[in-house]
Amino acid sequence: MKTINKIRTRFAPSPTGLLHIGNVRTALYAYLFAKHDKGDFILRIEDTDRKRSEAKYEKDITYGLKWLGLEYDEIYKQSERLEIYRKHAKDLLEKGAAYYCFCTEERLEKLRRQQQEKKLPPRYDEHCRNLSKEEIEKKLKNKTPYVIRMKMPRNRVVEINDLVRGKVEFNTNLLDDQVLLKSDGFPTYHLACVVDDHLMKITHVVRAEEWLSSTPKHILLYEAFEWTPPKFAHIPMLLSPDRKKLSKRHGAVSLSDYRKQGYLKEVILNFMLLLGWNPGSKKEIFSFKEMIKEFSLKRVHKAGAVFDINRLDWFNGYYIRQKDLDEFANLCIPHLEKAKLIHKIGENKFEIIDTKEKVYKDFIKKAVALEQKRIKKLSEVSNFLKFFFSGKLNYEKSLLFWKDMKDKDIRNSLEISYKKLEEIDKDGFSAKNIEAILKKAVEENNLTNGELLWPLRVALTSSDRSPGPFEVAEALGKEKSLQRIKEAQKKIL
RNA sequence: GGCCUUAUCGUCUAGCCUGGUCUAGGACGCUAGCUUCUCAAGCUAGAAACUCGGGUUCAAAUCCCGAUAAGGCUACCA
Repeated sequence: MKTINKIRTRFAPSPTGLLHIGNVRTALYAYLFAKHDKGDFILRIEDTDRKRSEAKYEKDITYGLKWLGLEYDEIYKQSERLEIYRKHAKDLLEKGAAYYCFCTEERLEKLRRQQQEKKLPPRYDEHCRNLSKEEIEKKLKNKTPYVIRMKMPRNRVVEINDLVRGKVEFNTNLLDDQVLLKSDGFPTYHLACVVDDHLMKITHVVRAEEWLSSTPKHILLYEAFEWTPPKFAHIPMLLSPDRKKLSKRHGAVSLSDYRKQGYLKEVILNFMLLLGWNPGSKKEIFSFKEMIKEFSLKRVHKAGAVFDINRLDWFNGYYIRQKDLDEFANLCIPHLEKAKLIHKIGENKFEIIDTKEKVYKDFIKKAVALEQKRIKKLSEVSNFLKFFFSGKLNYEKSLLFWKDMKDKDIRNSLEISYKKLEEIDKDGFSAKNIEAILKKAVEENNLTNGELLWPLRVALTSSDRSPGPFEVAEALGKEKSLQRIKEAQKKIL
């Protein structure tokens, strides 16, 4: 019986910026594909660009993956493996599949310019491809800086059988003699990637479509090393609304941006999952387990997908509404703290910054419960709940007026609300009770709901858009509610 | 410019492989209505797409060819 190798995929970002949301999807697909078959998912930090790589970005990547729950089984860092790449570059030299190139960057740039002027495709002119042994030795002895280039085979067609795109062919005559080892001794992406994927026993390379054109070079490299290449799956690009590669000028592109705005990790995962893949059913909400179970490369799309923030927002609102209150409160608290509405002073104990009042988590829970079905992003709670954590409310008197009510109507309305709320004892001060009593008061006083409830709601929240007055009153508590009605009454005197 | 890829409602997509059941389905968004003290949420309804042109076939969103458009790559960046 044939033994099937354990599936091993990798995510190979370069730490040259914050973890990009497009890369998150690539990581997700690679992860899901591996875990679907109980395989391994490997993180490889591709920090071979010395100028642009930074440690803080590496941290952002590992933190981001951890936050999402995309745990990796192994982690590697290319800058710690330089000797391996150098050795393999030398191997290629010996096999005659690569050569030393002593061309200066100035020469290459000039060459490129000339080619562009003549409208020729810019590529290396193979100036050093056939240097004599003596010449090479002389230059090496003189310590002339060099790179190692791949000696691209000619007059051949390389065929790729991509798992999402099918058969793709490339003519090797169009391929540049790619630099494999840079003059600073660092490998280029092409070398490092091929060597590592082989050494790390990667079975499936899942990466973005932008790499499709480089794949023939990689296949040829495997061939030169006499290695079996892995399978490739090039997943479609993530696009901005203008259908260009998703970039910063279109808003947030890093995972940390979205995290800070209060998008849930489940939402990022679920939303990304559906950007280029579908289950073949009408199912749209996926738990992490379900994703792993149902994901397959077969159902990945070929066309690029526009990142639609509207849809993301809907998912986020939906998931927020599904959360139980305790968890929702825990998610909101950091945002309330960040907005300087509350301040943590102990386990489950907080201080309302504006009023210096000490409150417990239950109080915060009542507050955020008011907004749970109203917000799309966690960061919105702070704005929506400002009224709740404020000492004195600031709003125009005119806001209190419902339809064509007069001053005396408002006075009357607020007076009724005040009296009725005052009659309820503290223990019975629940939204349900309040509603029953106030609705009764509406009837008794021959009012409409709006006439009683609108002024009350504004008095409690200072806003023309807010949760309902019964819930707000309960959450605020009897004392505060009465106090706010009193404040409103003063405005009408 | 060259090479590669892609092409269904505004967006994500189902259907395409294995032509007929597609007067093209779902979701987001949008519009209207219900509910209603506001804003949401919820419910109901609606508008909204097979890029174009040829061919094959009794029959094409589905197969073939071409055009067009879009995207990617074309670095000692990944």
